[in-house]
Amino acid sequence: MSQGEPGIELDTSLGYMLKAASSALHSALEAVLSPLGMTITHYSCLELLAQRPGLSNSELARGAFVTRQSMNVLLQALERQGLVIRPARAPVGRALPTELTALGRRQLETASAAVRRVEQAMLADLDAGQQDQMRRLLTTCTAALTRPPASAT
Amino acid sequence: MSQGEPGIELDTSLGYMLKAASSALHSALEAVLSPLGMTITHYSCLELLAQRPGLSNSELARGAFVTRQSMNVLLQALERQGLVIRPARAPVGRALPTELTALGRRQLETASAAVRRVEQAMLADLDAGQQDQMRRLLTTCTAALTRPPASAT
DNA sequence: TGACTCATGTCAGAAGTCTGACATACGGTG
DNA sequence: CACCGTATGTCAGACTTCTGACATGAGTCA
Repeated sequence: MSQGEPGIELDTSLGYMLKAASSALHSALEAVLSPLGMTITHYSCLELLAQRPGLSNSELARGAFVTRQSMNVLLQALERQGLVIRPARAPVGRALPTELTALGRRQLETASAAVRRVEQAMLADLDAGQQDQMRRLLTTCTAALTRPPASAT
Repeated sequence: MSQGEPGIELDTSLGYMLKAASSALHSALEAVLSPLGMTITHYSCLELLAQRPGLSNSELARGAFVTRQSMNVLLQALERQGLVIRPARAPVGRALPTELTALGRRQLETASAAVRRVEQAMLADLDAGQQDQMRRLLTTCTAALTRPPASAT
């Protein structure tokens, strides 16, 4: 492999390592949530609503990193199951503020505990300082990627 | 929100921030790859083959973080398009060693340059030391998540 | 040798998410 | 006021990936 310039060194590529970590987290979450009959997006939606009651479909979608169309499908299912409620008419604009029901809150409790355990397992080998460092690094990367591509002028 | 213990503080949850960063990377990659007519998994497969020629379907799947069934679907398409080749019969066992064709290598070149630019943009605000720190942190997290759940004995 | 275990390749069906499209509601500007 | 751009909710169809299942080949061990 002493070629001129391989596209990206997989073993040291931070993009690849970020994907690897995220994938591992995804699998671990799926492993604990699927026995509860929930998907990760399903859980994310409930958790978002618990912390920020009244979020709209579009806001939930952004918070769970899916399109608003996908979130809409999910919300309709959650509504049918009685886990969330939305007003029939928008109080202002078109946004429908969503709320957790008691049943939704109860289902979230179990899931949230499981997710917390996964996160703690992930961070088991990092002290508080390292965790803080990681927060800063991830924030910086996310910001850099979100930032407009810097036109070539 | 002065409840006892909300499931997870979204703004400081490393799990959530990891997902956010990964999602931002995913979007940025999609933005540069889709004009080239490639998906991220499509690119990942080609990149893996460039660096590790002869990988089997299952090995590619693990490297691209998808199931071997998904990778199989993709490989058949790539084979039809003449980007990769696989022997008709396995030289040993069942594993079919896959190779990049000249066409595949050429397509990869363009994509790889674009991906490299995205990764550099992501890391624009981090010096070498911080990037190294980030590698260590991500590796530690991935290892902790992959590690067996530590039975409760 | 025969039985068992494990990894692999592949097919089929199901589930989740995405893109495209349309209608509605708010805000700014002529 | 009328127009336009933006944001939202929603429906429909397509795509990607997943889970489930089966058969093949290699290695281990009695």
